[in-house]
Amino acid sequence: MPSVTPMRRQARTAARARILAAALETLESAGYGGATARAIALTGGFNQALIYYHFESIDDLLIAALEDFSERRLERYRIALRDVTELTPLVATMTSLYEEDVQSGQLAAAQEVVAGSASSRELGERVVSLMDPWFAFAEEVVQRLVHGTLFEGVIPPKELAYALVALYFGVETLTRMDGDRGKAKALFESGARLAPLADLILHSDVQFGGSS
Amino acid sequence: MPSVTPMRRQARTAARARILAAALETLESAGYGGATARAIALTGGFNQALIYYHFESIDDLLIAALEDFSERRLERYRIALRDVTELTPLVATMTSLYEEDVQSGQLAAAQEVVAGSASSRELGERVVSLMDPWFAFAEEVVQRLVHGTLFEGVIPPKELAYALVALYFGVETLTRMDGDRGKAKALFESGARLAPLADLILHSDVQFGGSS
Amino acid sequence: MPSVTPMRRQARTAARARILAAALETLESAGYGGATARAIALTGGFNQALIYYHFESIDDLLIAALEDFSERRLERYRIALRDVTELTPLVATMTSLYEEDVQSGQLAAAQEVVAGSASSRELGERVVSLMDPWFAFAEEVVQRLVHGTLFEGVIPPKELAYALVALYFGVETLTRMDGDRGKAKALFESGARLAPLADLILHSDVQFGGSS
Amino acid sequence: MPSVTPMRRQARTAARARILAAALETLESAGYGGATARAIALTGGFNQALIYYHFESIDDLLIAALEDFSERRLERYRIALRDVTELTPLVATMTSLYEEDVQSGQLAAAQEVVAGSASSRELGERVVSLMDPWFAFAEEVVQRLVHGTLFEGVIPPKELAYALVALYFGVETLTRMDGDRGKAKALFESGARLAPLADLILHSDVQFGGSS
DNA sequence: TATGAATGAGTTTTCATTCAT
DNA sequence: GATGAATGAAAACTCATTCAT
Repeated sequence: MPSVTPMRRQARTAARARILAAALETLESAGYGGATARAIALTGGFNQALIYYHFESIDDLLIAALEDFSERRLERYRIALRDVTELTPLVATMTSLYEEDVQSGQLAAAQEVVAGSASSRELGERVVSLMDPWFAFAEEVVQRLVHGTLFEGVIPPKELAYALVALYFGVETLTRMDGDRGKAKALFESGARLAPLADLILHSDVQFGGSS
Repeated sequence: MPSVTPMRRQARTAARARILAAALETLESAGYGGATARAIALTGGFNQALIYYHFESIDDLLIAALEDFSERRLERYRIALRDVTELTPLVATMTSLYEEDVQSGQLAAAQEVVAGSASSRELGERVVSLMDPWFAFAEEVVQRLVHGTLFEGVIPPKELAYALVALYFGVETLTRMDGDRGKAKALFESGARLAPLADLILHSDVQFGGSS
Repeated sequence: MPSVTPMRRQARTAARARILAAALETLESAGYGGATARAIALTGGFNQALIYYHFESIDDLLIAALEDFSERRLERYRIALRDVTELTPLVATMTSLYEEDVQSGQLAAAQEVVAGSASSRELGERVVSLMDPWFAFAEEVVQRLVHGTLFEGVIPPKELAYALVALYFGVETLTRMDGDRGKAKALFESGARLAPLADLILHSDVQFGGSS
Repeated sequence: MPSVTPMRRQARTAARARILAAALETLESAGYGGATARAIALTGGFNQALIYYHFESIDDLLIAALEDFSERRLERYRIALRDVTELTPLVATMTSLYEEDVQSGQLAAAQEVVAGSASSRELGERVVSLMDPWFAFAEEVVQRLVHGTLFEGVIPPKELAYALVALYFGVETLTRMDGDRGKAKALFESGARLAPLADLILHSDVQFGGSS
């Protein structure tokens, strides 16, 4: 696009951003099923047709919104967990990251797209491809945690990473369904309580005596 | 029980069962978004209107299908795990139960409804209420596992039960999305490998020496 | 039907009556639009299919209900107004007849069919044919009233009869629509107040003087 | 008024007008029961969905059509009867106004909506609210007629106005049903014949002598 | 860039009616 | 007489998408 001046490009980006924001807001308030072209346009205060000027389809828009969110958050998570090597600070940081997610409402929005991806095989595939960096990131964190401990070599980092992401997903799914974040919070609190003990086990010389 | 109450009798009508089966089959092959009245009727070889003769609405039908599945499976899980008190047999049994679920294809169907419940607040609420017995069941199993061990009183059974159900859900969600059960299987295998070690820790006298 | 014994015939009649009653009740509570086969069957506590055993179609049933009502009421009106020759008792008797109609709720039901006959040309025609005896009856009453008065020969009885029936209809239509019988009652009361004056004019020697 | 408010402008959009016209035409030819989205779209030569772009629902469209008609006609009636103070010209003018109504076919269309309002409580209420200006107008005309006559103070204008509107309605209902305007015309003719006599009575000094 | 108008295909649902028992 | 099950047709309405401007 050689004929597009920087100013124009910027305007285009701004318009896209406006639509993305409207999409996330609509997802949050109306769910995947309610995130229709009409609803998104109403939320954003623009015409339905504008969506198709900037995006190929509604699904395309929703994916783009999810991508946007996923990338922003992954970056944030990466930075926040950069130097974490023990469970206790991990749980503490994860808790506050999760709270950020909850506050913004965008996690709920993203979750709607994930859930809604059930409707379309193509949507599902594109959502999946967004997950890969998260698996990789989780694996990296896991490796940092077990590195140099007795459990290195015992715990399979890939599988644990997968389990952690799945757990996070499951918690979000359940939360979205019953609309109550209480159980998720209780889980984080239990995690915080148990983490020091786990760290102790992780970094200690353990002697297993027979239980009989 | 030769005499069945009228309500139950109606619920067991062959016609109802036929429709439920068609609904599950359609969910499995076409997803929640594709489980329309037309598609279900086509699958089952009956008229769309018949659905409304036996069920209040499509959502009502899908929920009924999910309920049916949930109850059948919970019963099965209860029996299979009745006498399990250690992690190793737990993981082994869970693995084969999960494989049953996968084989039948009905878990995938059920998962579609769960995911689809994103579309409708009411559907979501009804799905949630189906979860409660599973939470209770998981808690009971957890309590059985930690009972009499060093970790009794340390591990909060409610939260762990919640985490386990959430994990199961998350795994299913991810599996549904990428259509690949490989990662889930790898997770089960890792679980099987680690379970004996965990049991050892669980039932041993542990001595924590300082690591420095 | 030679093979139908009297007992059977009676039973058949009783069943028909049950359905007719259910139809009138449903019309009253749900209106023409709500008087579906399902609704009538529910009201009467019988199966939808039974309607088709006794009547050709729903419209047929509704017409039969209207016919039934129309005949019963016409008979009642005939008897009540048999000896009336003056306006004052006419209005008085009409008022109480109208109140009977209102009390029973069946006038409202009948009115629903009349209004609903807009939906079907055939229904409309059959409703119209029910009106003829009422026109004839009204004409007869009008003639009785003007007979021997100064206005005999001046007032066209057919047209006045038509106007009176139309008025009655119009009042019922308006009443059905706004659900308020107050205006209709006020009209009857004004009629009662004016009737003696009208009778006076009707039966007097009138002298018209110039108005200047 | 060169500048029109946005709401009014929308209401006057050519597209809206096209749909309203198609609705009236369909009502006239097919009745309320036949005025389905499909039929109206076919009549107007546009897509069914267009109706929902411009109107909330079919009922909304039909009411709008009725409103439109009611307002136009009331305006016309007001102007035509502006200076009428006697029965004779009133009947004459009413006759030609009625003929206009009949010619255009729109009265029949409007009547269909009125009759059809039996199907829906909400529709009924909205139709009723359209009647109020007509009651007020009729009352005003009645008052003009009796003003300064012997009957001023005797005749209750509100009730008479109500009766006249009801009569008009009833006549229309009956006409719609039997599809024959003959009786209505005969009524108007009788009215025309009797009006001069009524005017004479109205504006004369009357002497009532006993008839015995 | 942006929009109002328009559309085709699809949705859920309801209805009158029929049929086998 | 009566009923449960079943159906074809049609209803209202919604959606993603396109097009002319």
